[in-house]
Amino acid sequence: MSDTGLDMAKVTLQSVADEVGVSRMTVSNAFSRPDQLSKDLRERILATAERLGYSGPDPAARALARGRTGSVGLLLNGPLSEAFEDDVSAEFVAAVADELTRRGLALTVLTPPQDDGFLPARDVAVDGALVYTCDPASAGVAWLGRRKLPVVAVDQDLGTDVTTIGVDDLSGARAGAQHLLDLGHRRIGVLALTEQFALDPPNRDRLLGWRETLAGAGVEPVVARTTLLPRSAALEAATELLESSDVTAVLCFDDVFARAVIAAAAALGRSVPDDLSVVGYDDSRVATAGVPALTTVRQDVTTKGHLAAGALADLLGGRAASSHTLPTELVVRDSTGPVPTP
Amino acid sequence: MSDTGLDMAKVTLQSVADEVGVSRMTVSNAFSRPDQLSKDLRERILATAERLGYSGPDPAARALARGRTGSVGLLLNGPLSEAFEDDVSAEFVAAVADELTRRGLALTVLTPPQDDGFLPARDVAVDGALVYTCDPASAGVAWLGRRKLPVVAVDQDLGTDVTTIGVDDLSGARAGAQHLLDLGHRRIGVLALTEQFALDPPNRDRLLGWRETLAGAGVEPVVARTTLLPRSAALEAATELLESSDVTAVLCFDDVFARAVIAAAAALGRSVPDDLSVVGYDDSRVATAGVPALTTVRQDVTTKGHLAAGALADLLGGRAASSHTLPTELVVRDSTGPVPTP
DNA sequence: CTGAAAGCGCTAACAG
DNA sequence: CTGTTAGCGCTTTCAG
Repeated sequence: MSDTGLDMAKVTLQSVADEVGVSRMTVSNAFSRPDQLSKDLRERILATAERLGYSGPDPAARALARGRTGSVGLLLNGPLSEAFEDDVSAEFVAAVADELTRRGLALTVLTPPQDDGFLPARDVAVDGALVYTCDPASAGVAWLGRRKLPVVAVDQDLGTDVTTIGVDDLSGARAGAQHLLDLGHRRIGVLALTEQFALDPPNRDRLLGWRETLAGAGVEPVVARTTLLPRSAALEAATELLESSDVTAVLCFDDVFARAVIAAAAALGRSVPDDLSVVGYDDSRVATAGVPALTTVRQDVTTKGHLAAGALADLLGGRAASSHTLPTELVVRDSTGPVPTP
Repeated sequence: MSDTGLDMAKVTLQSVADEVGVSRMTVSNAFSRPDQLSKDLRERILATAERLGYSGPDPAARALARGRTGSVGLLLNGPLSEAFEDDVSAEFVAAVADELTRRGLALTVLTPPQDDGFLPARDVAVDGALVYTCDPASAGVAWLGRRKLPVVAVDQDLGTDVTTIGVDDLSGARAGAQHLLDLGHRRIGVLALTEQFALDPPNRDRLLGWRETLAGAGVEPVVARTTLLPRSAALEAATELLESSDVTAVLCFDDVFARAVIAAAAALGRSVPDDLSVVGYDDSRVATAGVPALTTVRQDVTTKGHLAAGALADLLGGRAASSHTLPTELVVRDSTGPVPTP
């Protein structure tokens, strides 16, 4: 509807240059380096471009010529549902995107390949990538390496030469476990992710932290494992844990699992924190959204996202980027209490 | 660590060709059109490429030569936090990304510009875009049009010539309102989005549907308005609504608002559904995650995402794409009941 | 099945 | 301030 006519021949920098009667380079400068030409000429060029329906330098061509695409990848492994439908991941992604935009970069989601020939981590043009919730041995990570793209790892161990943004889950987990010990609990269960995540830093470190601290008091936890999806899995695992053991407290991989434990307890006629204490992790929205409010270990996901995006942007800008380990903090609320006296 | 040596001169199709002793084109074919050369030669080429550390055709160069980047944009307006931290949006994005991957496309988030020169909708290389939760008059939408990119609108009115995937919110809202009327309610409140979203199809149609149906029974609703963020806003608005009126039921823009109304009611000593009936919208996770389970209007967000991504992929593939209006369904649970008898 | 020619649309670098 | 010279790395014809 808004075509100037039938000149559907693609409008390029050259067409505009010809029309104005200057060289292609001058038009390029008019768009990309305003200070390189007289204000007057620039306006004349811009006006002509507008009239011709030229929408600015073609991003793909510019990417090739400049060697930068202006967008960075976010490499994810599991199904996207896991990444986007989980509050914590979603908050992370939002923070990343926010910070990237601020730095003049867009975010491209590098999904795990689903069929034959298309492998995002290999085939999509990006300047660098954030590696999040990925199996470090995955094909995606390998491709990024082959492409020699700048990479920032988040909650991942990709090697000491890779800038890494992580969380001090070891301390966080220890604090949670110590809290239960302090309350007198000695029969303690933990609800972690399945063995498949044995090497995933968050799962690994939380488990390790719990175990270390409990071991210090001579306590061997009852370990139950489950998955993020389907959501019903956690409830089942929690029910099974409560039915098959006599734990008085449970340490959970995240707040969602903690809610599942509370729900399972309720279904079994046990109330939290009177009959059972439950500790979550993350201090996500669900921690305070329900009753009782969760005792949990807080991590600052938004800062994690900002730092990760910022580090990658620094790398792309040729600046140095340093790794960070963010602190955690135990937040005591209403889901934990003294060990029940029988 | 894995460099073959000091040959840091960039490895290109040409280097590989030279090394193998064939033309550049043959190497290109080895990667992009396996059936165009002998299996034997192909393997020799691939092996040499591997040895040289060649990671396949450069995506940016390929994008320019082919005229396709292999990634599509998702244009969002508000802060990303709104898009990613809301269950419904997150589910939509996950569904979109899943379907796109299946079709051999990646997803690039086109965020609203935050500063000076960088305008994702104008500057990022994509083959097409999905327009979601955007002001139709926004600069982003205009740029996509200028670039003549194929576009699919989701829950938006971008004109009849734009493929649109939407939801029959009018019917959904009517069903919710009728449900309350059937239960005998006559003093009814509605909690919608602020005037800023007056033209946003979901907000507009839900409001319209409620009004129409209530008007049919001579009921004029008490209208309260609030925003998605900060989350506390809805609670305040709900409290205000309940305190300043004597409604016996509230129709809400979404399930999150419904939960806020229930929380506000509880704080005022009113229980749901005995003293107050509440109808949500979306049938999202929070609808069934809390107590009482919400009576709500269900929409299939995942299908919406699949359809939108599929339609855009079709457009990019030169196929026709048709618009769809997805149905809604009233789901009656425990947050609504007969009008209380004083 | 393989190769040569001709760009895709733009931008660095430097010359005028 | 403006224009020239060279590509960025790949793919599309179309010949051989």
